[in-house]
Amino acid sequence: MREQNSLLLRQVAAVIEIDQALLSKIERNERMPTKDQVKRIAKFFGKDENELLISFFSDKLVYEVRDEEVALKAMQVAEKKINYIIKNKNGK
Amino acid sequence: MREQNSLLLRQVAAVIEIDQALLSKIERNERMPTKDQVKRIAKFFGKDENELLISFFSDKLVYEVRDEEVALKAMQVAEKKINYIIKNKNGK
DNA sequence: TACTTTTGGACATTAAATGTCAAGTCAAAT
DNA sequence: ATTTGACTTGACATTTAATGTCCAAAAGTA
Repeated sequence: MREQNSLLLRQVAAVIEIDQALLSKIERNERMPTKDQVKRIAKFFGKDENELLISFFSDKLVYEVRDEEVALKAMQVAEKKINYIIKNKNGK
Repeated sequence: MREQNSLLLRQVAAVIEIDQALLSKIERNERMPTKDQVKRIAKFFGKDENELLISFFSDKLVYEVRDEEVALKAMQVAEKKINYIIKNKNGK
């Protein structure tokens, strides 16, 4: 997104208030951004916040079970659990 | 599982090599065990290791996105990513 | 009551992630 | 060839979060 807008690391980093070295690493997936940083990035580029957050959190989830044999099954079970939680969120 | 076998915290904790206060908390979901502890627990009770690991990791995944609006969508996207990773694991 | 088991909470320890800085690489420009 | 600007790399510092420990309080039981 930054390159598409012909912006410099320095420029984006300044506005988003991230060290430019860190931003560089985030761009190349060497570091994970924080949730707040993701929000600021979304805002800065006029992107939908939720869209980026989904991308962000899904990356974190994948990272959590990277190189685990049971990764996929765990993910499927987790999804069911989330569904269950959402279902019972209201009525106590 | 411990109570079904009429065992005391002390007894299980000793074999598994966990502080019994910690084990108590793990039982009541106040603390997360480590992966190794899960393995030892499975072994101790003669349970299938993968089964417990799946339960363990799915809990961790859920925990990661607890009280996030986008939790479910993130989980679904994560699952797709895992599928993609598994698919391309061999070739290249 | 006396004894045992379990739990609660404060604190210590460890581990992992984020943040920072300075030096390094590379390409373009002159 | 040297300088300049953009980006990257790596070591290190800082922060954050989770795990582990200890001991006292609570709850249960004879």
